[in-house]
Amino acid sequence: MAQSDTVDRILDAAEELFAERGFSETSLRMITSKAKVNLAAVNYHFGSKNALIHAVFARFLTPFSATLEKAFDDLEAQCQDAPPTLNQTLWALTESAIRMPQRNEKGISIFMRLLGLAYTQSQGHLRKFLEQEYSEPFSRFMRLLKAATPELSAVDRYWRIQFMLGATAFTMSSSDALRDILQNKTGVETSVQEIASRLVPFLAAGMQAKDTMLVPPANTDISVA
Amino acid sequence: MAQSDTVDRILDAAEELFAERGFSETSLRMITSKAKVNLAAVNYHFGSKNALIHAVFARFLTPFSATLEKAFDDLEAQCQDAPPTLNQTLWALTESAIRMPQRNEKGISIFMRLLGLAYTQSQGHLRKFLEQEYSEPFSRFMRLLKAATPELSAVDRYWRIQFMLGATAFTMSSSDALRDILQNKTGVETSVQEIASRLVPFLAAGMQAKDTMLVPPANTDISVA
DNA sequence: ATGTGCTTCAAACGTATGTTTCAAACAGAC
DNA sequence: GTCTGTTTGAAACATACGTTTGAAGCACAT
Repeated sequence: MAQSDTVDRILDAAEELFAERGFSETSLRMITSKAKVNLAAVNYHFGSKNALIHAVFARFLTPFSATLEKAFDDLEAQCQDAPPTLNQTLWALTESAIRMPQRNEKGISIFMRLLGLAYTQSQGHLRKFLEQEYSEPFSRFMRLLKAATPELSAVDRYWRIQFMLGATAFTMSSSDALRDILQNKTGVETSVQEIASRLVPFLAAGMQAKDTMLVPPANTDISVA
Repeated sequence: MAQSDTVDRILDAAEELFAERGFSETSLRMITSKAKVNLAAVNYHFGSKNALIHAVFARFLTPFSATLEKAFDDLEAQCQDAPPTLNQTLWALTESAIRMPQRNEKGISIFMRLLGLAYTQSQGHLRKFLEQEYSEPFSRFMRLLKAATPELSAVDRYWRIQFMLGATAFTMSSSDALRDILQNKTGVETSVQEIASRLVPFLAAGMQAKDTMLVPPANTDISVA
C-alpha cells in the first residue's frame, strides 16, 4: 500500500502536468509537490525523468493496445473474407479510445493530449520507446488502412495517413481548449465522443478524395526571389 | 553593417535551431555559438529570449501576411461578386506560403515547421503575440472559409477548420522527418510544393464531407468503467 | 525486542539556464 | 587626435533543473 500509493500519486500528477504543459516544461519538483511526495521518490521508484515519462505512457497505452487488438480481431471476424472498410477501421480505433476505462472525468482528454504530445514534441527517447513497445498494433492499423484503400498509390496513402494523424493528434491534443472556445462563442457543449464522431467522417472523406495532385489555378508563377 | 550583421546572424541561427529543436529546448548559448556572436548580444539587441522568439516570427510572418492579403485581394477581385470557392481559398493560402522569398533552400521547411510549433507548443506569450499582431489575415481567411462552405452549420465548420489546421500544422511541423522516412522507404523525393498539392485536396474533401455525425456501428455499448 | 528490507526525507551536488555587469573596442563627428 | 554614443566581450549573477546521498522511519518476520 505504501509503495503503490506513492507510485500512483506520482503517475497521476505527472500525467496531468505533462498533458497540461508538455514534458520539458514540467519539472520533477512540480510533479512531486502536486503529488505531495518527496522529490527523491521519482528517481527512487522510476530511476529518471525519462523513465517516468515512459511509465506514464505505458500505464494507459498497454491496456489501450490490448483493447485495440481485440477490436481489430472482432472487426476482422465480423467481416470474414472481405477486408474491413475505411469507416469500420477508423471507428474501431475511435471506439477503442473512447471506451477505455477512465481514471477520472478528464481521462480521455489527457489520453488524447499525451498521444498528441508524443507525436509532436520531438523527444527522441519517447519515440524510440513507443516504437519498440507498441509497433504491433500500429502496423496492424496500417495494414488495415492499406486494405481499405486499395485505389490509392503507396505515396498518396502515406501522405494522407500523415494528414489524418495530424488532424487527430492536433485536435485531440488541444481538445479542451477548442471545446472551451466553442463553449464561449456559441454556448454549445461538446463531448470528446462528439468530436470523434465529427472527425471520423472528415478523415474518411479526405482519405478518399478523388482529385489528388489537383493542379494549382492557372495564374501560378511560382517565382522564388 | 556592424549591428545588422549581428542581429541577422542571431535571427538566422535562432530560426534554424528553433525549427530543429523547439523553443524551450534551444538555449541562448546554442544560438549565440552557432551565430558566432557573444552571449550577451541577444539580450542587448532583443531584450530577452521571448522577444527573440517574437522577432524570429515577425521577420517571416510580416511579409507573409502582406503577401497573403494581396493574394486574397486578387482572388476577390477575380471572383467579383460570387465568393471564392473553397479550393481557390485554400490554394491562395498555399501559394502565398510557397511563393514567399526564401533566405535559403531550407526556407519553406523552416517556415512551416515554425508555424507548426507555434500552434503546437503551448507558449502562452507566443500565442498572445501572434494573435494581436496577425489577427487580421487570419480572420479574413476564416470569413472566406465561411463564405465558401455555406452548407455547413457553424459548429460543423468550426470543428472541420480545426481538423484542417491540425493536419496542416502537424504535417508541416514534421515535414522534414516525414520526407526523410518516405525517401528511405521508397526512394521517392518530395518537395514542399508536392506535399501542399496533396494536402489541399485532402482538406477540401474533408471540409466538404457529406456525412457528418455518422453514427458509430451498431454494437456500441459505450460503457465507461 | 530486535534486526532486516524497503521507503521516505531533507539536504546537497553538479550543471545548465536566462540575465546582468562593466570594461574594452569601435565607429563617426568635430 | 579626441570625444561620444553604440556595440562587443569575458565574467559573473541568481535561479532552476535532474540526480545523488545518507540518515531516519517504517512494517514485519524472527
